[in-house]
Order: sequence, then structure tokens, then C-alpha cells
Amino acid sequence: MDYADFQKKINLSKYDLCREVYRENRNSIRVKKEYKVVKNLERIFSATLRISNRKGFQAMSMRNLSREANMSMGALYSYFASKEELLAMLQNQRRAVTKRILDERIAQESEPAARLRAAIRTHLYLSEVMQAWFYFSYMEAKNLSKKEQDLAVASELYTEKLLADILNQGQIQGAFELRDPQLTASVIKAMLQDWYLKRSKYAKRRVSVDQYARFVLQFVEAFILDH
Amino acid sequence: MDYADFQKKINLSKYDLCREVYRENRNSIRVKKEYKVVKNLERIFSATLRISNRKGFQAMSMRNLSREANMSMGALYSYFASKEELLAMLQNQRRAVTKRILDERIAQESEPAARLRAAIRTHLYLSEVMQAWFYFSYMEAKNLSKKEQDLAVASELYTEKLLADILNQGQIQGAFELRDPQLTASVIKAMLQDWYLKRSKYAKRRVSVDQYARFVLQFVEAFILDH
DNA sequence: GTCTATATACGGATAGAC
DNA sequence: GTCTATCCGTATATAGAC
Repeated sequence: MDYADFQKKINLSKYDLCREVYRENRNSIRVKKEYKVVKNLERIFSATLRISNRKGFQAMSMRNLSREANMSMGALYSYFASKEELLAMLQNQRRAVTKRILDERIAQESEPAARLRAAIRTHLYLSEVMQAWFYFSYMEAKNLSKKEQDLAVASELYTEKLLADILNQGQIQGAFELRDPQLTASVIKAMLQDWYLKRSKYAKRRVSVDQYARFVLQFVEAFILDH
Repeated sequence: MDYADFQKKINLSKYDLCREVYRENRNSIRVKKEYKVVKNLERIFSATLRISNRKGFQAMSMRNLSREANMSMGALYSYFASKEELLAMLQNQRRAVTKRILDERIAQESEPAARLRAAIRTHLYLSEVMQAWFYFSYMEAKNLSKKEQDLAVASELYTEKLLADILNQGQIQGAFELRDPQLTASVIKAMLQDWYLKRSKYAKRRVSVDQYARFVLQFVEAFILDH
């Protein structure tokens, strides 16, 4: 399973993601024609991520967004009631997709070594498909409302716990040998995050996501299989 | 050399840092009595880091800062000409200290293995002493002026290159065996950054900087000494 | 040196025309 | 559904009193 296979199997086009957002927010969105909502939500979210990742969500004014999304201020406000609600729509949906796919793909494996590989590869591939959002979510977390912050932290810890559980299970079954599963999970997480946080550095050096995945797996396995 | 030794040897009190800032900015600071400048700069910088790390530098208004630093708006503006200049003072000085100490302590070792240990430990210890600033610098980099962004990236790459050079040197001398020194340096950097980016998580789990340093060293050494 | 008061610009959000 | 025009609050920065 490499990145190309992953992309084929998992359907995650921008429009699919926006269609899900629309269906979950039918009540609050005043515009009613699905094709139009999906098209405009895609513009809005893309522009939001583009501007925010350049200079920060709070520094993005609604006028910026209106210009970048090619919509008037009035039009924007028929898709959400406030800047904060725009954010919540985006966050909820992306978080849900991430969790769903991560859970699915880990559950397909039963051996600890295979589960660990699935977790690492899937996380890297997800962050490759939705790089802009992963980056946004990490960098903006602390600037958002208390509620959004808590959700972000919970989502962080959930991923870390997925890894820690696999490591613990592997240790019990004798597949891995390691001293501190919790700390090991933390630093694996740090390596996974580096992939989407330093995207342009890796792009410049022509490191592909598959190369990075192989490298991280080797690095981790040298630690948990050997000493 | 553990963290307690490091603290004793390296003098890095908040006031020492602010005194350096004052001496480098005598021209632009209108207040002239050193003890007063140092005291107020300390207030200003502490408050800046405190507020910015909670909700972002751009979201910090000068009124916020004035309240948190216990100084009037007018008083603040006699220490800098603009919010941007305040930032540049802080960044320049901290970056310089970090580079100076990192270089010094690596230069004291000659064997690759010892140099690597010195680099990792020193970086972790520096980020422990100046956690708020390291966090700030990472999280705000993209929101600052082009000039500040470039300086931040250069500083990032400098640290990574320090690590990569040590790894390369070790490989040539036969001390390390590794396939990709550049990628190895990148993921080590990611682990070092996790320490100051997730400070409160590690604090909650009662992981000390010395424990974390030992763990990272083991993790890295399993990869470059074994396979 | 530090304060209060204020100039001026820009922020989010909405009303009402089309 | 979308647009333009506008309300009102808050931002940075400064002037001038003490």
C-alpha cells in the first residue's frame, strides 16, 4: 500500500468533503441548491486555508476572504453566521473524516507490527491529502475558542493513544521490546507532524511521502525491534 | 551534564537577556536609566510572550499589553516605535543567544557521538530555559514580516545543519551507520521541537527534560549505531 | 518619563436594494 | 442569492499635559 493506492481507495476530493459539510449544516446554510453550496463552500474553505496559513486565521479579515473567494461579504454570510461558525464547520468535518479513516485502516490489520505500519502510513497519507488543513489545525489551535481548543487537544491525544495502544499490545504479545510506550508514541507523533508542518522544506528536497513513510518506519522499528 | 549543571554554568536570567537587548538598542530606546529600561523590558517581553502564546501575537492589542505589563500605552511607545520593532528586538536577541550557546557547547566536544549528545542536550536545555520564546518563535513565524520569516527559517535550518554535519562527520569516521543524514537530522529536530511545543503535555505526565533527553538519545542511537 | 485623550483606519456584521 | 453601503467597536500610534 503506497500513497497512490491510498488515493485510489479513499475518496477524498475537495468537493466530496464540502458535500459532507453541506449535509451536516443544511439548517444553518441559507442557500439551498446543493451544487451551488458545494461550489461556494469549496471556494470559502480553500481561501480560508490559503490566507490563514499565510498570515493566521485571526489576521484574515472577512474582506480578505471575500476578495480571495470571489464572493461579496453579504454572500459569505449566507453560508455561516460568524467567522467562528465558519471555522467550526471546517474543523468538525475534517476531524471526523480523519478519525474515520484512521480507525478503519488500523482495524483491517491484526498483528501489532502491521497495525503500527498502517497507523503511521495512514496518518502520513491523510496529512498529505489534507495538508493545508492539518497545518491550519495545528497552528491555529491555541488561537481559537476554548471549545475548539479542547476538541483539537482531544483529537491530538486520540491519535497518540492509537499509537500507544498498538505499542502496548505489541509489547504484551512479545512483538516489540520497548521501555516507554507512551513516550515512544509521543515522538512518533512528532515525526508524523513534521511531515505536514514542514511541507515546503521536504518538497524542496524532493522527499516524497512514501520515502518519508519508509524512513520513519525504519527509524521506529530500529528502536522497538532491536535493543 | 544534566539540566541542573547546565543552568549553573550558563547564565540566562530574564534580566541578563533584557540587559543585552538594552545595550543593542540604546539609540532607539528613549528612556535612559539602565535599571529602569531593564525592568520595563522584562515586563514588556514577559507580557508579550504570555499573551501571544495564549492567543497569538497579532491578536494581542497594545491595550492588552499595556494592561498586562502595568504600563501605559505612552510608556510602552518610549521603548519601541511600533509593534513590529518590539518583536524584532525580542527575536534578534534570543536568536543570537541560542546560536552562541549551541555553537559553544558543541565545539567543546570532538568525537561525533559526544558532539551529537551535546547538540541534542543543549538544544533541549535551551528550549527549557526559554520555553515561552521557543514556542512563540515557532508558532508566530509565518505571521510575521517577510524579513522576520526569513530569519526564522534560516535559524531553523542552521540548527538542522548542525545536526546533519555531525551525523555526516560520524558516518565518514565510521562512528555512525546511517543511510540518510539529512532526513535523520530532520526527524531529530522534530523530536527536539516537540519538547517545547507540547510542554504542558509533558509537564502533566511528569516527564522531566533530563528524562526526555535520555529517551531521545536512546531512540536516535538505536538507529545510527545498530542496523 | 509617564500619563490621558484622541486621530485615523480597519475590523466583523447587517440592512435593504436588486 | 448576491451586492453595496453602513453601523459600531476596537486597532495602532501620537500629541500634549504633568
